[in-house]
Amino acid sequence: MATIKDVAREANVSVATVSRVFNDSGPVSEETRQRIRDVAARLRYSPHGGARSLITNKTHTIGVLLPDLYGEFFSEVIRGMDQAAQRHGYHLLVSSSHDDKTEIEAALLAMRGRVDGVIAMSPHLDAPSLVANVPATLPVVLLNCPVNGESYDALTIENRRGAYEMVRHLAALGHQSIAIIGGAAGNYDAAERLEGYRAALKRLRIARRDEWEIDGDFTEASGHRAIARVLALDNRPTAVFAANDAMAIGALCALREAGVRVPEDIAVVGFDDIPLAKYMSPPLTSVHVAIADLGARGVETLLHAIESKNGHTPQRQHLPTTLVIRRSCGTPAEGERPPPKSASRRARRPRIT
Amino acid sequence: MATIKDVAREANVSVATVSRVFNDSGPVSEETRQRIRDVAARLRYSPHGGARSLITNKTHTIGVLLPDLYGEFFSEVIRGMDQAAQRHGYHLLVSSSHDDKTEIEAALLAMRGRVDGVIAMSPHLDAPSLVANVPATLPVVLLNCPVNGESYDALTIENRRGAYEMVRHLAALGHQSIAIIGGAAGNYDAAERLEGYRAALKRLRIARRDEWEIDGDFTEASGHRAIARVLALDNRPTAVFAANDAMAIGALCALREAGVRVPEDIAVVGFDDIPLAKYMSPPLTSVHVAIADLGARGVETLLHAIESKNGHTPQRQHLPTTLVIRRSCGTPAEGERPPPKSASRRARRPRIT
DNA sequence: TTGTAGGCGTTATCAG
DNA sequence: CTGATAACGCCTACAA
Repeated sequence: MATIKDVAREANVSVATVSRVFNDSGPVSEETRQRIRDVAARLRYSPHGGARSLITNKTHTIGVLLPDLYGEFFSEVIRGMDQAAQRHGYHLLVSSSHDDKTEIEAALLAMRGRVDGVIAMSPHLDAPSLVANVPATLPVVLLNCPVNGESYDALTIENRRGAYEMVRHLAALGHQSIAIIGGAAGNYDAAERLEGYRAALKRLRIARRDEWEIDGDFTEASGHRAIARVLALDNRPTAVFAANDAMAIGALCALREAGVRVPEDIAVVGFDDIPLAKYMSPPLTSVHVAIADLGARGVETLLHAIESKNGHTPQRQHLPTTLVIRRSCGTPAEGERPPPKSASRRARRPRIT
Repeated sequence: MATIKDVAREANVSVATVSRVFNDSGPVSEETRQRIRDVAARLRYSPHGGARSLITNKTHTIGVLLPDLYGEFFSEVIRGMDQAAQRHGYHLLVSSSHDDKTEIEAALLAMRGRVDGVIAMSPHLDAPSLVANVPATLPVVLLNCPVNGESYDALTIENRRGAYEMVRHLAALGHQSIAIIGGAAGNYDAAERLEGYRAALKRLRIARRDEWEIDGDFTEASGHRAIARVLALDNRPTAVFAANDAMAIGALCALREAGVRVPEDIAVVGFDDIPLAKYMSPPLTSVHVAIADLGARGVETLLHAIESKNGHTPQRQHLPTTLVIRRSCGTPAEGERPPPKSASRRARRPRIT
């Protein structure tokens, strides 16, 4: 590959001048500028990003660490991040499918010198292990991570409140026996949603039963399996709350196979409100989460931290959730039909605490 | 951040020795090795990837250029890439949502010096524009791109054959009026699937009608809209072939709302066989594509090209598709039920032409 | 077994 | 306006 030196030699100037042309830094006579551009084009020269960032100390890249995510949640969060990054001239160095802690720490180390900041999403990632593995100067934003008063920027979804309100809605519809299909063990979101469920039951004085808390792992298949367990129960619940939409969809499928009608015989609701939810049969009632927005806002927050190196006080942002009532919960949803384009995607400003 | 010099000074050795320790290159006495490790740990030193790659001329990163992809297709292809990359100690520099040519060319340039190779997926990316923008020495793999005898590695899906066989299956079931909901205009996969559809009609001597070729854009919403058009037709088709599953799902929803039964009144089939397809109501017949495999194989191919810099002869690989018959096409699918885990995901070896 | 010195491709700081 | 030259952080002969 042609380097800046080749261009300089070929154009009879110094490398400094070539550099100035490519960075619009400092004055260059129009004549030489043109000559340099020509030579560069002829030699197919383009600046070497790595070398450049070595001296500028800016990579214009942000590292993204993700767990093994499922389906549309994954694509939405990445899409949000990428678009926000692109808007600001940044790139994404992605490393996903990290399910254990050492893996993610290794990835974190490998990013040293390649990124200007990191945005990490991991239920297993606690502040102490971050502190131990991340250069103190590297800005970090935590997504959906358990944070406890540590000094990192953190974004979380209002899982607990979302679950709480969903249960309240079901109760308002008359349901007194509500089962939950939980998310992956050890998953932060899953734990919070479960807590919200339990809190609501307690508050509303609805019976809680161990056999109504069924394990899942956020996949459709696990939702499908969970229904087998539900149907085998003596005291069958009248409503099933899946901790995400994928499991709710698996559940819908299993119930249909079993000849159980939704919502007449049993209500089913989900969490996340993925784009597909409204196309289900029946359309799925869910807790809406602005997933792409979560990613975008994560990036924005990180960039803010990067730009204001000096004294940036870490923030904790909670993205609000909203109930989206469709037919699967039994509420007659008048006028509810798949809109041509998601109108409900519009972001509300998050509460910042 | 601590540099190699800091460590060297603190440990009373030269930078060369520290380097040897961190690269297992050359002999170092056990004693000093330990001392260096200790100091490095204390100083939280980790090698600066950028600087390292400047001299080794290896970034251990591969650039990924993607168009604006939808839903599960996106997440699956990235997952496949990431896992393959990780297996080989590589990272992914992702840049997505590129819908026009200049955008993608800019992204390509920006990757200069940051990646060891590029894997690009774009209907708009033709070989000439690649040649003009990519340093000749940078290995490139094209995914689902129109290639015509150029000298790049290329991977494509057997879109035409997949569509052809789907139509043949529908015909075998007795359908003589088959509509298609096409993919995004200008999209390569979409065009190929349409061709396969037309070729099959011709071959099977089934009537083709302009009003049976309805525009879509690969989104659920467009599939939903398309059905409105279908239902308004005088001569309503008995089967609808959506060019991807998302549109098929939108179509299923619209038909249900209209009170049209699937498959009794009209058959619906899709393309891609996304994980959700089997959970639809009715379970969706589709053309299975090993999406994650496409990504993984793309990475493997690229790494192969990278490793064998000298004389690597570009290959053209076609990933085969398979018909997955479920209930939405009207075939009584005995024994078909959502398996706990996708058995059909196993990859078949692609034909290499 | 260890150290010295040159260089990877750029940008930044000075002089001219 | 332009040109030397010193960094940036690291690796790698070559020498000791």
